[in-house]
Amino acid sequence: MLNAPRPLSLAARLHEDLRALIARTPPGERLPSEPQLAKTLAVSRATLREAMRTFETEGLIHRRQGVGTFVAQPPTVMTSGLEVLESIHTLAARMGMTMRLGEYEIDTRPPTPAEAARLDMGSSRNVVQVSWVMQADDRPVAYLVDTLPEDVLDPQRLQRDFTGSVLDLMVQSGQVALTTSDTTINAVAATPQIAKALGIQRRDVLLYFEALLYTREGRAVDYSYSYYLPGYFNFHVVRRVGKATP
Amino acid sequence: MLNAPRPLSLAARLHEDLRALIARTPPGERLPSEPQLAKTLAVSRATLREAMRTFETEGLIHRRQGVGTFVAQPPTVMTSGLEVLESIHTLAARMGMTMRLGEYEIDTRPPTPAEAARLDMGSSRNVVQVSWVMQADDRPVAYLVDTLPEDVLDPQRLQRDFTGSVLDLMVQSGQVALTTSDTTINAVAATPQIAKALGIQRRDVLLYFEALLYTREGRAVDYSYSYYLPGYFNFHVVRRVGKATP
DNA sequence: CTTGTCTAGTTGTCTGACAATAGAGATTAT
DNA sequence: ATAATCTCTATTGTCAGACAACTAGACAAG
Repeated sequence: MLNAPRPLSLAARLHEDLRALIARTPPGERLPSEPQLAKTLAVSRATLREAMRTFETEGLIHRRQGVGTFVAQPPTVMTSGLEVLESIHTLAARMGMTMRLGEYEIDTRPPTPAEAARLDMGSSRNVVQVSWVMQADDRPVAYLVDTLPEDVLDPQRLQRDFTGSVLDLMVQSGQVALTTSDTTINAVAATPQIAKALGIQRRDVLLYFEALLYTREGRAVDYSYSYYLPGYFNFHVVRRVGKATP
Repeated sequence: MLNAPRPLSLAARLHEDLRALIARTPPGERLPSEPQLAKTLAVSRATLREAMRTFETEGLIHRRQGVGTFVAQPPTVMTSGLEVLESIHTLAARMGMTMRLGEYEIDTRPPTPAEAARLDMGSSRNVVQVSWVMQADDRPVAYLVDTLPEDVLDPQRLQRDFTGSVLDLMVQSGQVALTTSDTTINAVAATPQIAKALGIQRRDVLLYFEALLYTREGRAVDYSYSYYLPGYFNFHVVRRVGKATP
């Protein structure tokens, strides 16, 4: 670590440690008991249990009163699921591909009324719109468009540092505290424009994501939509079984 | 509920109460302080905090030390996201549609080698395969296929009680403790067979889910794939922003 | 062989306390 | 007057120790 020290809150450290422990414990195996784990990790049992609850919510572990805590079977690979929003680079790396930035375009303009409403902004400020193609092995595999108010991310910085992920730039800049994204999933046929950009036939099948990115305070700061060539990505979600509805 | 009483654990009740409270609190508003809430809901603060942690993990609330706990902006609609696996009926009801079971077929046969491997079973037992069409307003909107070992769900019961959801039957039967499903998402073109079943054109665009259902012990007990007509469903995922990856 | 009982170990919950943090108002310096 | 600093208070974060509820397995009785 060369740069600044990371104070890294107690809870955050605990989370990392626990995640590592879970990762290296074979699925189905029992974890040490709570009092013991708390001692090992040097936290109180209450704090430990809160962290445990997180992982239980995520489906990584499973607790049974009177028996113990077990690592869930569908293993840690799952953490590469859709629940975590990460740049397409990271995603690709995980699948053993290297991603390259293809043609792209950065544009500053006034927002359309729909955009102004979606992004909680007046029409006085401009939006920056980035549209680009990602390539894997010299083949276009995704077409993405991000639209965001220019006060959220400096357009000049975008011009200078863009390498295929608006998300990474926003996180790095530290101007806004991003927390969640609400992503809608659909299937669409390629329009002539998209087909041309991706080098496929008109009406070919594409996976379509549409997302709003929210800050900690709940302000929507980025609207994006993207098209993915089927087969090149492996999007999956871990779903918890809800209550019966008879 | 005619049958057995549901004791409904303390934690479960607390979760319901809290979820309701969050749902009826306007986004951005502060919740009562923890000591006060604990008193109101008649639980200890430790227990309350564990429940809070769950909702924080789900992105429904946001806590800030020294300030308070706030309801996240992207509102309660989100709870209809993909993270929770529920029957297509419930999903449809939430969107103001009523779903009807269309043509269906129940078949018992030996598993293919691939199926036997996927479902952690020998080739001595049979699998039951159910394929069916769901209709909304007399229009086919989804085609689903579930395959599961016959010891997991009695084929005769399936014959008798099937109304469009294998999941509901499995949960009701109580034979297996289901916890999670790993669902892969893709976009595909309709094959002639599927196109006929759904009354659409060959090569039309469909959303495709493929899923394995796991029990508490990590055994895979149900393999399913399904096709959805775009536009009739609103699948979305709440994604947490991961760490920067520079 | 079946059934009931006991026991050790584990998670679930509670209580009461103190530490760390953030915001707002009061106070002081410029 | 204005800006910076201090103080106070409410809130979440963490802690320790205790008891309740539950489970699996061992063991004894029938």
